[in-house]
Amino acid sequence: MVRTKASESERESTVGKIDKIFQGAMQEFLAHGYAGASMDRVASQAGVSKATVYSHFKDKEGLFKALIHQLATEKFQNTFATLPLDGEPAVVLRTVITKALDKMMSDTQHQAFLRVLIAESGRFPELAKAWIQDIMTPTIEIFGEYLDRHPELNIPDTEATIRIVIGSMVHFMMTQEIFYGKEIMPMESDRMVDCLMHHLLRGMD
Amino acid sequence: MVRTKASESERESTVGKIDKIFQGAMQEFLAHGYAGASMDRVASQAGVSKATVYSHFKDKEGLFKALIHQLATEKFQNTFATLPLDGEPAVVLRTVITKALDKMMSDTQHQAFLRVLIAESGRFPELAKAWIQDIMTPTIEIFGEYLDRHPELNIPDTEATIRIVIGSMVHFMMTQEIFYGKEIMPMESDRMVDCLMHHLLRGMD
DNA sequence: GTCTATATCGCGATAGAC
DNA sequence: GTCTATCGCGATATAGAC
Repeated sequence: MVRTKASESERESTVGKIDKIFQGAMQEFLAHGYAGASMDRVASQAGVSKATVYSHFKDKEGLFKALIHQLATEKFQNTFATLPLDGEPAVVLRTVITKALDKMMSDTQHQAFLRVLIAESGRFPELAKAWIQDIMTPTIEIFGEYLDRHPELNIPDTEATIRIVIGSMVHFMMTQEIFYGKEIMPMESDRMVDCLMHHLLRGMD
Repeated sequence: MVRTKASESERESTVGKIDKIFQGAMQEFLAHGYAGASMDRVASQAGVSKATVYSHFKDKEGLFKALIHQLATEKFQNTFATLPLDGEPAVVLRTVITKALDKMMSDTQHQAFLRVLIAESGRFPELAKAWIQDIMTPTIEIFGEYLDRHPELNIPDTEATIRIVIGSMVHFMMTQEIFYGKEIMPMESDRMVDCLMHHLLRGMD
């Protein structure tokens, strides 16, 4: 008989501990960055000893890379890609953009993840490249195929257009949330959405 | 007689040393972030002893805040604001956007500065807010006044439009340079500029 | 497989000579 | 004002018992 859940009893299975280590590592690395994170605190927050952490991961670098890889593939890839993409562009595009932006603006873990990814892109170029390769490229592709399927929009350069849409949204999230711009130069998300729609539907007159 | 330049002789003036400390701190903090930076290396790269560093700055935090403040106000504020803003929109806007984007894409120090500012925005919220207050807000203001002076552009929401332009450029720089996207999904800057111009001139038909 | 205890090192910050 | 030498702490990583 195989134990199915970690919370089943006092004793923990091995995979349960690994999961707890990931949870502790997430809290620690997303809060303090790579250099600022402490392996003591990772172990403490995971509820295991430090030696146990090092028995499952080679060193701090190994744990960090494994964590970022897991978060990128399992948690934070679904900002655009999982949204429904069929129907009339004027309504579908607005729905997709609104939902994606709302999610970005409210998901503080996603924000912390991006912050750490940017911060450590110099020390860990592979992680940055993996984000481009596995997250950004497919998102642009899926979005681009939709736009190409709707030539009535008369978009001259679909890829540049998508980059403008995504870039505007990411930068808006950064200024308002990460840089605390909402306290200094507040602005409703709807205005960004309206302005982006205005751009996307430009050729339909 | 007052010594005018630091390189004048072997002995250094006090202000010369402070300047060297700032140079060392810039190299160190922009390369390793706040937590990853070492005060020993700051002193070493500045060519002074660690005690000298601490005689001019209270502690690591004080040096970091002073550095970021100096860089923000003296070095990296002039991406948009110093460009000439008068003349026919179709040519002026293209010139300004092209020059600003080229500068962002080639200035690796500016990129490192933004990376550190994002990374430490959680630990040092005042620095992030100062960036918004002293750099972003005036930029939007100046750009916005120009757009408002040209109602023939028929822009429905000038501030949202400016945020889209700036956000697209910053995000393009981040993906291509900081995330190494130029190696994986290369794209000419001109295509972004063309697409943004297409958006800005939308209402002039 | 997991723990406690420890080795070793580099860090931020300072004391005291000059 | 600047230096050398050092203190005390917390960091990563491991040894060895169970």
